[in-house]
Parts: sequence; C-alpha cells; structure tokens
Amino acid sequence: MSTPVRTRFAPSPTGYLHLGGLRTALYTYLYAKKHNGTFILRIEDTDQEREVPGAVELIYKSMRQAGLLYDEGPDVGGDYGPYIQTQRRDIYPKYAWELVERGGAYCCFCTKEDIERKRKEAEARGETYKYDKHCLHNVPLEEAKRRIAAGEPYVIRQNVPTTGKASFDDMLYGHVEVDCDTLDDNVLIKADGLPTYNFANVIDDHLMAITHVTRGTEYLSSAPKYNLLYEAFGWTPPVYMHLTPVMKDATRKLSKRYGDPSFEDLLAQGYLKEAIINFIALLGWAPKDTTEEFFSMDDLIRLFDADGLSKSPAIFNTEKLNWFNAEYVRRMSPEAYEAAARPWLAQVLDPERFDLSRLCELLQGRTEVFNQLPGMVDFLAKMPPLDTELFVHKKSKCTQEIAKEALAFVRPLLVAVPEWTESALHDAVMEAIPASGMKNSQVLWPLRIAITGRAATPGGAFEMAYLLGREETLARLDAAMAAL
RNA sequence: GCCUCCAUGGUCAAGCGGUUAAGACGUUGCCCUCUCAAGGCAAAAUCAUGGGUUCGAUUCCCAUUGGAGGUGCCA
Repeated sequence: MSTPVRTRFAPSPTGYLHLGGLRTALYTYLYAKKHNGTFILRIEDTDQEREVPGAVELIYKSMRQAGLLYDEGPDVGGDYGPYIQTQRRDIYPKYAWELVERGGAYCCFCTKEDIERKRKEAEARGETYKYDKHCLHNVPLEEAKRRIAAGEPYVIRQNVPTTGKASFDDMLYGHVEVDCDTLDDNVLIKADGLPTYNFANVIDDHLMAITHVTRGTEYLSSAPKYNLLYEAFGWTPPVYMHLTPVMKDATRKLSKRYGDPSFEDLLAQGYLKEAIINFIALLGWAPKDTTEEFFSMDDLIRLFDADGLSKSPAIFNTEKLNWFNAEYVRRMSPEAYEAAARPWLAQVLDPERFDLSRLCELLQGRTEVFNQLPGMVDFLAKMPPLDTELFVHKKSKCTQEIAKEALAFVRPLLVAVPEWTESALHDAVMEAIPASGMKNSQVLWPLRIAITGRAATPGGAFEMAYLLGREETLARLDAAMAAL
C-alpha cells in the first residue's frame, strides 16, 4: 500500500484567480482525485506588501465556482492547519534555526543597501551578482546570536555548496541538474521574521505531507535548490510536476494588465464554467485517446494523466473557447437556458412583452457567449433606422422594386391572418406566394428586413413577426412601405 | 550576460526509428435554407535550420536560431 496522494494548490492572494492559476489548480485537483487523494488549498501570503485585501475570499469563491472543491483549506479546516502561512509564522524560524545548527543555513546582517551596492558593483564589472557569503565567513554563530539578542535586524540565508551539483526529478521534464556555483544563497527568513517562498514551500509541503507538487515552471530552475533543503533536513522530497504558463500570444503571458480575462471575468461575460474548465483542461494537456469530447469534471478525473501534459507554453485561443461555450449552451435544458439568458435579454427589452420561451428557443442554438445576446435582439424592442439598401439581396434575387411589390402583396395577407401564430402566418403567406409569381425568398426576405431592419436575425420572417406581435409588425411594415 | 527548460499547420495537439504525419478550433468552397446560426460534404495548411547516428529520421545526439522561465528580504 503506497502512501496516500496529497496535492495542494498554493496561490498568493495578490488578486483574482487568473486562468493560468485556474489550470494549475485544475490539474492539481484532477491528479489528487484520480488517485483517490486529498486536495489542499494553502494561502501563501508571506509577502505582506503585495497582498490585496479581499483576494483570499475571491480565491475561495473562484475555486468553488470552478468546482475545485478542496478537502483541506483555510475555510474548511483539516488536520494539517493552519493553511494560511502568516498564521504559521512561528513554525518557520524553528526549522530555519535547525538548519543553521546543521550548517545548511546562516544568519546574515547585511542590509538591503549593502546587497544592492554589491549587486551594482558586480553588474558594473559585467558579472552576475551572487551573495559572497560574507556573514557566513565573518560572523561566528555565537556573535550572531548576541547581535540578534541585542535586537539587530537579520535574515537567515541558505548555505548552498560552492561545488558539486544540485538536482531533482520532474514527472514531465525528467532529471534537472544544475551546478551549485550558479546558485545564490537565498534568504529563507526575512528581516520581518516571515519566510520567503523558497523556504515556506519546503517546510509546509513537508509538514502537510504533500506527496505531489504541481506548480508553474517559474519554479523549475529553483527546484534543485529546494531539494538541497530537503536533503539538509533529511526529508524525502515530493514528486514534482511543473506546468507551463498560459500565453496570450507567442511571447506574452496572459495578464490582467493587457485586459486579458480572469476566470471571474469570463463568467461575467457569459461563459459557462463547464466550458471554461473543458477548454482550460485541453490547453496544454491531451487525453490518451485524443478524441475531444465534452468532458465533465468526472470525465476529466477519469481521463487525467500526467503523460498527456505538454512541455511548451500554450496560447489561449478565444475562438475555441467560444466554440466550446456554444456547444455547452446547446446542451443546456430550455429552462436553464432561459434562466441564464433572461438577464442579458432584459438589458435591452422587456421580457414580459415577448414570448420569452419562444425567443429563447430561437436563440439557444445561436448563442455563442451570452454577452452577445443584447446585440442580437435589441431590434425587437425598438426598430432600428431602416436602411433600404438592405432590401437588395442577390441570393434572394431581391431588389428594392421587388421589395416594394412584395410588401404590398404580403400586407393584406398578414392583416387577414385570423390568429397571430407562426404557423398561421406561415400558411397564409406560403399558400399565396405561388400565384404571385414571386419566389419565396423574394417575399420573405423583404418582409423580414422591413420588420427588423437587420440583415441577420435569430429566425426568419414568420418567427420575427410572431415575436413582434400583430400591431408592431404592421406598424413597422407600413413605415417600411412608406420609405420605399 | 549566465543558468534551466522548450520547439509538429494560424491555434490546441496525436506521434515516442519505417505513418498517405491523426483529431479539434479557425479559415475557404459547396449543399441545405426566407437571413443568421446549426448541420452535411469537401479543401488548403505543419515536422524551425544545419550537422551527425542509422539501411532509414518528425522521432536519437550536437550546434544554431527562436521562445519561455530563473537570476529578489516576489511568489
């Protein structure tokens, strides 16, 4: 019996959940669930300056909306808490000092200014800056302890060997190895007493018994250094899986700065969470059997396999997301569709004034993203200015002259319709057309244009006439005839 | 600059020494059709470059080029 799988998603509360983060969270979740493991949410808020108020709550909310339910986390509890790093602040120094005693770390009294000066000097010489271990060599531990007791500010740095190699193994990238002399002595405990990511991630992953770490490739090149820490403690490192970033284009990451959407934004624009998840899952990952179907979360859990992950960054493609969304929209029940569409429709028309369920029926198969709805139906509420050029349509063999004739022909038929239903309208007009010498399209195209003012509408002339109602249809028809 | 990693159509990707190099989105054309959408049928489009290894490279190795990440008392 192998040890139970425990994975974690560990965002820092610096804002909304961006799509790269959502994907990382998704894969982390899928991996855990695939192996009947535990999925944990941990908040990494050790950088007090970058913390954004309310961001933690936003993360909880987004995770739930996405369906990424964590088994342990700040707001759900668990046996390995607390799950917020600032609430664990007393834990880290203890381990850091253990490392100091073992020689894997040391106290450093150099100020930020000292470091900055040395960095500039190194750069001026055209060299790569690296901390020179000044305090390791010049400040004996006993002196360090005295100075600390006296209240002098200090940090604790990792003591990276100057020779040899450091390495780790990644599920995707395999064995990654670097020369130790290219590594810097990173700060583990900051002057404010809080740990840096470099230290906290190791301590917490160990203490929380994390078996598999899924995170972005921004940590790929520092992972060997983290393994040095595991070795110094005598701990077994977790299995790593590093994920590529989600790109806006070939060279830029998706970023809020360029107005790229977050998960919340997409939801607000009228994307369905299932569509977003399905799309995101396939961005940088392909199932064994690569036929792309419509995957539910349960499907994804069943199919997920780290082998299918890509090693190169994937570009976020809105076209495909839109297609996925349209497919999911079509799969909604009529009731669910109407509930989702109603607020968008209400932006431009009074839902009580129209046969909403019929309108929704027409709209459902034509809805790509819900935010497109207002622009698709606004003409129902108010007739747009009629451009008589619209009557000219080559495929329908229609000209303005024919349109004029057609409208004159069709008006009495509409007036005579006993009951204003689609089928009655349809039958009345279609039965009369053959004798008129005009083609169906020569009558129906102008009629639809006359009452909608739009070249493209979510339905034909009869559907539009029905929705508008007798009075409005005839009024619009008269106005169009007068304009021709 | 240095370190690590990556490289199949416009995009997401399958492929893991011998294939007519899958599939999806998008694009184009045709069909259907009172418009649009949907649907059906076609089509165009890919192994970054140069060296090796091999009977044979998209596949293995090296270099170049391009790209990503790192190089913070940020994560």
